[in-house]
Amino acid sequence: MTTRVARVSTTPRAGARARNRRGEGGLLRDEIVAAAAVILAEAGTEEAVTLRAVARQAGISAPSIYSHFPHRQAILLAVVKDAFTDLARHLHESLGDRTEPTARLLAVCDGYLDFAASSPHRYRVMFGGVWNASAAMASASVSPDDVGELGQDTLGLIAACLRRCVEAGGSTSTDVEADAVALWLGLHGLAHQRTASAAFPWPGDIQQRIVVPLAHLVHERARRD
Amino acid sequence: MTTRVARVSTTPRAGARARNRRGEGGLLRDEIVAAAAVILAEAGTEEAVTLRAVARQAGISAPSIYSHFPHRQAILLAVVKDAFTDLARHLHESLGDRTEPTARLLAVCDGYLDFAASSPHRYRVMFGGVWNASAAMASASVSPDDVGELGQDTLGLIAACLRRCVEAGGSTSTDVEADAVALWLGLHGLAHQRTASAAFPWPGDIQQRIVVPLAHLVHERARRD
DNA sequence: TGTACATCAGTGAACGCGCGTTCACTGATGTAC
DNA sequence: TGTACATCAGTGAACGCGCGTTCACTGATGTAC
Repeated sequence: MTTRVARVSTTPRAGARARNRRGEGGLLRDEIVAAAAVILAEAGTEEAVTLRAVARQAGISAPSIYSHFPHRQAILLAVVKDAFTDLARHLHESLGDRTEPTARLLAVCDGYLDFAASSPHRYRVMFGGVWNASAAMASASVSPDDVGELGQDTLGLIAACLRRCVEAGGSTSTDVEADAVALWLGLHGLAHQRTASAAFPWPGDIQQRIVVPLAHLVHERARRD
Repeated sequence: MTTRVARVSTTPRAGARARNRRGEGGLLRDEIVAAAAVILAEAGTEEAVTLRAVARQAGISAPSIYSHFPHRQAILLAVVKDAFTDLARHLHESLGDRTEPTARLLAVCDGYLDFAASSPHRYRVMFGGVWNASAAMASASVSPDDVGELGQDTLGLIAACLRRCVEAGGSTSTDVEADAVALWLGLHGLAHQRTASAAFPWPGDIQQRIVVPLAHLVHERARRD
């Protein structure tokens, strides 16, 4: 008996996809990344995102991918980049039209944990070292540096929210930049570990127990507008 | 051109290993786990720990592994279990003969981060969801539950240290169990993310910035005996 | 003390598989004249 | 307006590879008599 998955047809599903029009070949790129994201979400491991599996999911032949990505790793890197963009957007949406500084900070933290919980496999890959592993290889489409920058966006947003708290007297932090890093790491620890062991009996207030001290919030029972 | 690694001889290195004596076949089990740990440390990814690679590293033939492990995943699970045991030992050693409660807590935190930094790849795999992925499969040698329990040991040690701090007035925590979880998650966030981006400009005092608030320590500049 | 034999610790060859990648190609579509 | 042609968006078949796993085996070693 083998652990391998049962053989699946290697050809695209019949009629799954109509060829793009001339000049619109680039559209396939997005479909490839989307297909990779689907596989990642369903299978849950980076290994499952093989070039051939992506092609099957996208309804194209495997070699077609090479028009858009130089190698397999580049697809994963693109997925991660997309994910960071999604995260930034999600965090901004989480803010809504809130204006009260502490409520804004808490909303961003909520949004962060929410993002990780709603697509746990993707979250793991974002911080799984993909861009480290492929740091040596030059990728035409997405460079590892791009990803690093995108992570900075999130950190910057947390720092900005924290700064407003300090200015409004909602936080006693004396070094916003450094405390933002600490807060982010706390959020990351919770988000990451929760994706691994959902069954663990997490204290019900674990989120506040991490956010409030790390952000040096003054009012533990902050208003949420 | 292929990304595959250059072909390596599939047979063990000549004379690399003498057969165990009768009745001592079990010794090979430990050698297999040790070989897997070496590959993990050197290659840095879980995928690199293939059954055949482990056999090569251990100087044995691939089928020999089946006398000791029912399948590939079981080897990885054994590596993770070993790693948790190592972690627990390392933390106890970090305590040394310290008696001052705050110093003990800080020493355990130091030890934790130290452990992760000294074998980053192994640390990643410990919390990488191996035992989730294989939760469904029954393994004769190591069950996923065993691993979960081992993680509890570490958490328990942190909680015990924190409790002594509270009793001695070194911490203002009012819920030691929950705050121990929060502290551990903070440590995990830092440890995990540091293994991924060593290049990131971490604030120099990031460790204290996480530990002190999460443990609700009273004296930020605690004595270290 | 000698010897037949069971047991144990492995080995070597083979299997079918899915993988990443290359190559020569095809057929639709827009464009120049 | 019609047609030859270049370009583009892909395809299909093939490659060599390392993988996990199975199977029948081998040779050393301890044990019973």
